[in-house]
Amino acid sequence: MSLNKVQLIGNVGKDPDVRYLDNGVAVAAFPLATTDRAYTLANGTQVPERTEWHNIVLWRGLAETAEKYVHKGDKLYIEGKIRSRSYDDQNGIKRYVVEIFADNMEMLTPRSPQPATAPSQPAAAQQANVSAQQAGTSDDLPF
Amino acid sequence: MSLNKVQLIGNVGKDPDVRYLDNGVAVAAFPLATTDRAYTLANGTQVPERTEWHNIVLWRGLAETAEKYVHKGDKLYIEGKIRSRSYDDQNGIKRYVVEIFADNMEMLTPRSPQPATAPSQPAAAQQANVSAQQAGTSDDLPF
Amino acid sequence: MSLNKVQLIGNVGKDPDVRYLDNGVAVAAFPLATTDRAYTLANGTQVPERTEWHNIVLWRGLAETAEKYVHKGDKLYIEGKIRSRSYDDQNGIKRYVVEIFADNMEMLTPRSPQPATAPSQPAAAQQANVSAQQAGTSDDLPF
Amino acid sequence: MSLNKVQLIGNVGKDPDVRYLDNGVAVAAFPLATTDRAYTLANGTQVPERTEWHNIVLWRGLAETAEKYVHKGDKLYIEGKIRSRSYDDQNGIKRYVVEIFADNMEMLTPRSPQPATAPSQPAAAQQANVSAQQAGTSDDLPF
DNA sequence: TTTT
DNA sequence: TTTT
Repeated sequence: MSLNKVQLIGNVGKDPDVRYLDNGVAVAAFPLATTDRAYTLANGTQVPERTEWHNIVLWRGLAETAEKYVHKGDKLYIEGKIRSRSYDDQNGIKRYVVEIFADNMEMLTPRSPQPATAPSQPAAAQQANVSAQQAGTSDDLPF
Repeated sequence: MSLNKVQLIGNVGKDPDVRYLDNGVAVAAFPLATTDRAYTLANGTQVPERTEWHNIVLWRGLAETAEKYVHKGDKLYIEGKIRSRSYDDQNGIKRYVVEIFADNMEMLTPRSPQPATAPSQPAAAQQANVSAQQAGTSDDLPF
Repeated sequence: MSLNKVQLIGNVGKDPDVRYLDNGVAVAAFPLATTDRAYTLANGTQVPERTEWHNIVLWRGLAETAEKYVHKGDKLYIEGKIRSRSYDDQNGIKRYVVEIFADNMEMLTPRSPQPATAPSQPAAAQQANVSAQQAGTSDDLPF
Repeated sequence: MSLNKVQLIGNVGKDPDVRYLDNGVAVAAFPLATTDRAYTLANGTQVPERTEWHNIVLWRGLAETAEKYVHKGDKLYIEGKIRSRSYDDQNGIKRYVVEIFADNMEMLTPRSPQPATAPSQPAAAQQANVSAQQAGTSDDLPF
């Protein structure tokens, strides 16, 4: 009898920070920005554009996907739930943080071929490499 | 190119706190609880039930509706956006709060006739009072 | 790179129709009504209340839950996807039907004690029966 | 006490068909495709990729925006409600159609500078044109 | 065919 | 601080 659902489309603020728990479970975290457009109220007041930063947290397979394919600047669709957490900061002050635990992610930035690591390769070979890379990863791609 | 949407179904923790700005705009605030059920992980770990509290903020007509019809314990559907805000607490420490600015609300607790204020009234008169009250308010009910 | 999501809160039009496939998989179907309130356009036009009927389809565990707990008149939250399907009717005319394949369901009608099957039982015994019944089923309740 | 909400991210199948009612209200319609990825069931059954086509309908400002900026192949976020409608086809057979009445749209395909109309212009002038064009339209852009 |  |  309860629903806690968040849906975001926004841009990744930093490359994901991924770590692995002792049991091998992956956890990824990164900020995502959503921006409200500027608009004008009925009384003429100008409300400026405003950016909200969300703390995205992903687990397991989604975290591994983020590690491989999500980069700063990418546009993402994120679906998940709101979760707040408290901790004591370095001064012993209790701090609260609100995070979005994602259970679905769609990558909205078309993936483009990445530059090959060896920049001296001829263009044709680079292209071939990229294709092989894409073919090789397509099997374990969850989306 | 952006989406910031939250949808909650939960229970109201306290009667709404409503105030009116100098320009007459109403603002209502109240906590809403969503509860994840307990479950058992594949490895046998028991994850207990967990309640998340959301700071709901409503403006204008929705705030006035909340003032009239929303009460502690009610079940609500809330749709809105995540918005964070910082302020300095009484010790000058910067604090962050995350709020849900609602732009849609549906009341999921069936409204039942309320007890008349004068408990010594005969039952028939109470019933009549209640009907009048409902008829009288139905016109400005936005949902 | 795709999203197909539907969220409904509405009332069940008929008791679920549940059948079991040869492989034992349960499938439940029932209509769900959502109703838009009447409203008045800026130019004064009255737009009357309007009810939309949705064909809900559930599979496996959700279907079994529906079989046990969902009844005509109940209020439900349904989350799922839109899926269209064509078939030839009895006159050989191709017909299309749009269904909502649900992957999440929340029951918004508080479950009340059901009348005991033997109506001649004294009230106290009925109450006891009901409690036992609730305790007995709570273990396999997926929500 | 009702919710009828659809959210789609998909690709536009055809340029929008836009018409204007006698009262000047714009209505736009176009198909949008969402695609479920192929996957394998626990029992090994392969479920192939599947595309669902949605009939999107937009009104007023959104329709005018679609007329200007939405093209075949674009990726869109669409939010709206499900609405079914019946009509008699040319053979007098009653047909049903399900449409998505959109009340929010976000364009997910980055708008790129369009080719200048005079292809013989030097590149620098073309670039200047494009900038002017973007500056000129930014004021009436609702997103 | 539901509900308010 | 809610509810099941």
